[in-house]
Amino acid sequence: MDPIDKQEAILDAGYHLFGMKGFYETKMSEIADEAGIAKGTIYLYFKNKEALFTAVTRRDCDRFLQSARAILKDSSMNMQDKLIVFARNHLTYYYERRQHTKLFFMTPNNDPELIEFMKRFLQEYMYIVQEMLAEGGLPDPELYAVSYIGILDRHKMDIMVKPNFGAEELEKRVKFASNLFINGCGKELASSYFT
Amino acid sequence: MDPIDKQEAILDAGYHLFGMKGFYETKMSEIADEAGIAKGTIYLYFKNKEALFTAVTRRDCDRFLQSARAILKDSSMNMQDKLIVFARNHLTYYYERRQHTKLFFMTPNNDPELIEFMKRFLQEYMYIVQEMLAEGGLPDPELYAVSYIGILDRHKMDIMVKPNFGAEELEKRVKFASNLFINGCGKELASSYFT
Amino acid sequence: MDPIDKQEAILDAGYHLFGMKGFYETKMSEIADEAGIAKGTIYLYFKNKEALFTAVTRRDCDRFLQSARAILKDSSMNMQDKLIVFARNHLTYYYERRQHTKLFFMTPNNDPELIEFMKRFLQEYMYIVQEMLAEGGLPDPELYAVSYIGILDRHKMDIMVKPNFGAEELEKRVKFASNLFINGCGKELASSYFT
Amino acid sequence: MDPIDKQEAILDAGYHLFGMKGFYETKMSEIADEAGIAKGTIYLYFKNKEALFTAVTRRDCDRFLQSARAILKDSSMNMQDKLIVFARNHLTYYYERRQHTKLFFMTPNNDPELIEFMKRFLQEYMYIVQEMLAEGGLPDPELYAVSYIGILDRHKMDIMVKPNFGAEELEKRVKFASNLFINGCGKELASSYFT
DNA sequence: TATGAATGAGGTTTCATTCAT
DNA sequence: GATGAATGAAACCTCATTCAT
Repeated sequence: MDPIDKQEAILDAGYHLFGMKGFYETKMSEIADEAGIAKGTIYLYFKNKEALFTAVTRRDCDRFLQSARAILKDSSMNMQDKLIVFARNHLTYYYERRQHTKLFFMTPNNDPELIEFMKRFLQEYMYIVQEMLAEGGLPDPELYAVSYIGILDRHKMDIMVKPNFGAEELEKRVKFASNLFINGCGKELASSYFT
Repeated sequence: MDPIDKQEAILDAGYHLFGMKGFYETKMSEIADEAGIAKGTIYLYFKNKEALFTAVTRRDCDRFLQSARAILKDSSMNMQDKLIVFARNHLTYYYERRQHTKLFFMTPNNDPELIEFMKRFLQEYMYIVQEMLAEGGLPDPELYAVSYIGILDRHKMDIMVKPNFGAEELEKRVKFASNLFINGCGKELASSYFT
Repeated sequence: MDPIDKQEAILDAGYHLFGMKGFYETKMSEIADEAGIAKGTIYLYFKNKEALFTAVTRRDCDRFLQSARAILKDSSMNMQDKLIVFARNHLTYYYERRQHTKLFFMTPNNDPELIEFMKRFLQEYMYIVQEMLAEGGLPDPELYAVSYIGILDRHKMDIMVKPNFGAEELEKRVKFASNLFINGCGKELASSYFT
Repeated sequence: MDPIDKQEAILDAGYHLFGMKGFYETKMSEIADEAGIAKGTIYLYFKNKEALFTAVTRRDCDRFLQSARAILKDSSMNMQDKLIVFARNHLTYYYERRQHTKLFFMTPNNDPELIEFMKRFLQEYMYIVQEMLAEGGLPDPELYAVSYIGILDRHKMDIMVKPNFGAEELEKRVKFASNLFINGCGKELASSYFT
């Protein structure tokens, strides 16, 4: 097997197993088995278990960032459309990974490199939204960006937790989130206030 | 020592260490040391490590829920005030626990009892917001509730990650979050759009 | 409760549990529970777990020896009858205890006092048979005694192992064992040899 | 070291230590030390302590059964000779193992696989004697077989308990046991009765 | 480069025993 | 005498990592 392919096989297996069972409950031997190689071989490609986990996470997060950047750069959309597409991308990404939730929650506890990476990733993702919003001239774009991601992330939770969360529900949430972000709930609230 | 006190001492030590280092990186012997008792004594109060973690989590979450419920029931405030007080309560809670973030992220991976509890906790917390909003007659109060919690939770992340996040910054976020939730960012966006 | 009664209650519980599950698989706390007393109380009556086991064994073995001695001393029987009654006593004793076999097999491994006691018990029991046989003027009565006990003990194994070993089967073995001991199997063998 | 050799080394060490001190008083680390390997290595060859004990027992019992079967199949001997050779084999076997008595008495209490194996072993051994006797046309060969084994087993006890039991004493017992089994003690008894 | 047998540190849990009340 | 909460030694077993082949 090509060394690149072998590395990919290990990352694939790591993604699958870490994602299903979490870092601590996944054994290196299981990853080797699933990748179809010997245990020792993993150590030719990754320094240790933490490094493998970080690599798995990095690969996944990088893809995620790229998909988000593509939206930002697309000049054919106006702000509102971008927000919708961005939301759809965000939720779809996790929707497709809903069987691998442990990758985001059950991570090694004390690996500085991973912590550093995750910090940068969150920031990077936030920058993308921030820039998108800054184009619209929003003051405090950082706080807005953080908030929008927060809304989406919480709907993501429902995807991961609710067993029969489907594609239509996802689309409903996309519309809901972007609409709330732009218009707030004040009008609905106000109208009912006075009846 | 009173048995109740001893149980509390164990929970305190567990809260501190699990919160600092996460479930897997915390040893029962460390908890015993910090609680000032013998290792075996923990097992008189908790069946095993998972049960202790669950108890620690439960105690903390229950307090959190109570504080949130108190806001809901306070009839002296209007909706907007409630949203602000709720946001302040949420962020302050995590602000005070910013040294113990691992309690929320680094949990045991496969304990069904804990998973069940966390699910119920998240739902319970969502219900509180939902009811608060339902009083205002919002349609789809669940989606609004989820979204508001999402906004707050993401700002919470900044509290946990940014080393010099202070009390004023917290208050700023409180105002920002509640305002965004009610009014959206559309007006700011619109006004700048046309300049 | 009378101290004597309490001691008996502990011995009874020990006999039951050690006999059912063996020395190592029986917990002192279980014995205390079954005896209806506190764990610590056992140590007022017995130095430690081994001593309790030894006491349980001793009590049981002493009763056994007494029943055997009674047969020896009974002058109303001839040798053959004594052998039969002795065999019946032996098998009946274990038959009644067939739920408590672990008392004889699963004993503590390295307690010198128990080892010494068991040695003496076996010898004592052997002496009784030896004397019985010596009255009949047998040469080498020790070897005969050992052999007779051996026959009975192996039939005892069947009692303990075979789930539906009943009273009639027991009586059959009694007759069989004593008859074999006196007459051997040579005649049966011989007769068939020549047919 | 060859894997087979390593497995044998573990079995040898297990045989020695289990036999000297019994199952519960033997530590896995001691077995590893004696086998000259690391603790964890044992678990590559045996699932757990019980499985190792069972394997040790099985190996020993199998050899024993083979030696007994060889006698049964030897057509050059008549019945009486076979009984003598069988007795010698039985006692010699335990004579050679007189330092390892705990293997037969101090076994794990609740391992179903071991219990099942021992049951089958006892039965198998009994069958061999039974067939041997059945060739002579004895009725009830099972009871006779059980009895003969019982006689031998009790003499075995003396081997294990008496420190200066030697080879001549063993041979004396062999002759004694086979003779008693064939002829009984009735004649000696009778003759002395009337003198 | 690839292997997988071997390692051994390390953690959870049990339970006989103690001793303050 | 009686209690039972507390102790802490001790042992099994796991699994990330190494290294001879």
